Amino acid sequence: MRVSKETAAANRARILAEAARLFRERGLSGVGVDALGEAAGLTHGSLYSQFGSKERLAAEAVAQAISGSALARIPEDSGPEVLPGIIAGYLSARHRDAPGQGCTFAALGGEMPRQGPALRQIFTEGLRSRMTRLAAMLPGRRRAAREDRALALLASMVGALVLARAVDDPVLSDRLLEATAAELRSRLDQA
Amino acid sequence: MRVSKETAAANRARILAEAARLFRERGLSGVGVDALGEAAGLTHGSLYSQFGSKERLAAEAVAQAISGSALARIPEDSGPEVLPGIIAGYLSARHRDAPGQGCTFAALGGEMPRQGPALRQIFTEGLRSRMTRLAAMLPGRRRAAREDRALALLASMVGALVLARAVDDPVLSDRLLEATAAELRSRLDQA
DNA sequence: ATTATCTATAGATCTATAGATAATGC
DNA sequence: ATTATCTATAGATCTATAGATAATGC
Repeated sequence: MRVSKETAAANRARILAEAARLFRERGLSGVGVDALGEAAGLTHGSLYSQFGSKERLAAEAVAQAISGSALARIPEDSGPEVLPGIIAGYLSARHRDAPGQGCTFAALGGEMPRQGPALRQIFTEGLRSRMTRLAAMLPGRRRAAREDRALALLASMVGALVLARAVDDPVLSDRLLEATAAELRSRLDQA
Repeated sequence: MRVSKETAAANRARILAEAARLFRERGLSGVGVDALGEAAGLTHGSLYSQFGSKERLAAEAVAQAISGSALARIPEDSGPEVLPGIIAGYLSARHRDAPGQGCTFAALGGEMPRQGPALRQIFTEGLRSRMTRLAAMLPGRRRAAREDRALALLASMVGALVLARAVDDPVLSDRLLEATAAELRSRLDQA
């Protein structure tokens, strides 16, 4: 049965929102079209009329996950004073325990080498855009050097989050977050 | 048809070696028992008589992958002089391009939150053992502080490798490795 | 007339098991 | 007699598509 344009658009938005969450929680290969449809209150058939394939749906959902997460919502003209807060928020137990709302690079980075070109490009451009944003907040005259430090910062944060989620021992998990945060804070103080 | 004890043991070893490589290359959920059997030159049925389940096979294969990789093969009594070489090797294009022989933490960390207790424990203890080994090479009087720096070092290396493999742009990928290596070298120099 | 959604199903693939086979090892 | 391996198959699950349905929107 057909629905109104408005309802169809709302369904599409709901599918994407649920997919952005589910993919981050269970991985791209860990969520089937059935689960995606059900989460949006539809049958899987309707996903195909909206998106054509699981891969195209995933590309849009990942784009939305990247642009909607906390790192992307930092105001463009922020200065270095926001960096300690960014690091603390990223390396928090709250972020570790809510992958469905959190960083896409940490949640899906491990699966990216085996994804199609569209998805990998979205991931890559998302990461580049975060690098640029963070580089603008770092001190230093040369842009390339600031970008390099932004990449190293991103790598530290993503690695700590991935490992903190991976390990079974909550004490070690907390320690991974705290030790990395301490290390990053001391880097900031030196600069 | 039955085979000799020696052949059966060799088959088992070959299954584990192939599994340790395939899981790192394609992920735990990306390799079926069929592919695992075929890689070892057997049918998938024989995996079940050797290991009982895919999960038990995976647990042994991951244990082998962790204990057989380069980070584990560093002599126990190494001093701080080997650290620059460890960092350079880990963050090399060669390591990035050979996930099947490389770091298990980077290759499988993202899937660990969704694995069973046996597998997660093997992963966790492997990481803890690398932490201890690296901490022994770092300067400083307090052991806890050395371990914390070892965890931050591992997080940086794992995150850089995951992202370098994930992105589509070889220039950005190289830059992730090099910028992180430079950052880690400068940390070592200060200490 | 168009189209978003549903139903039913195809075809592939995945983990696992039962039973047969055939050679080992006691 | 034991057992490592193979064959065949069960039962789930996965992506995708064809065709029907029913309401929208021209």
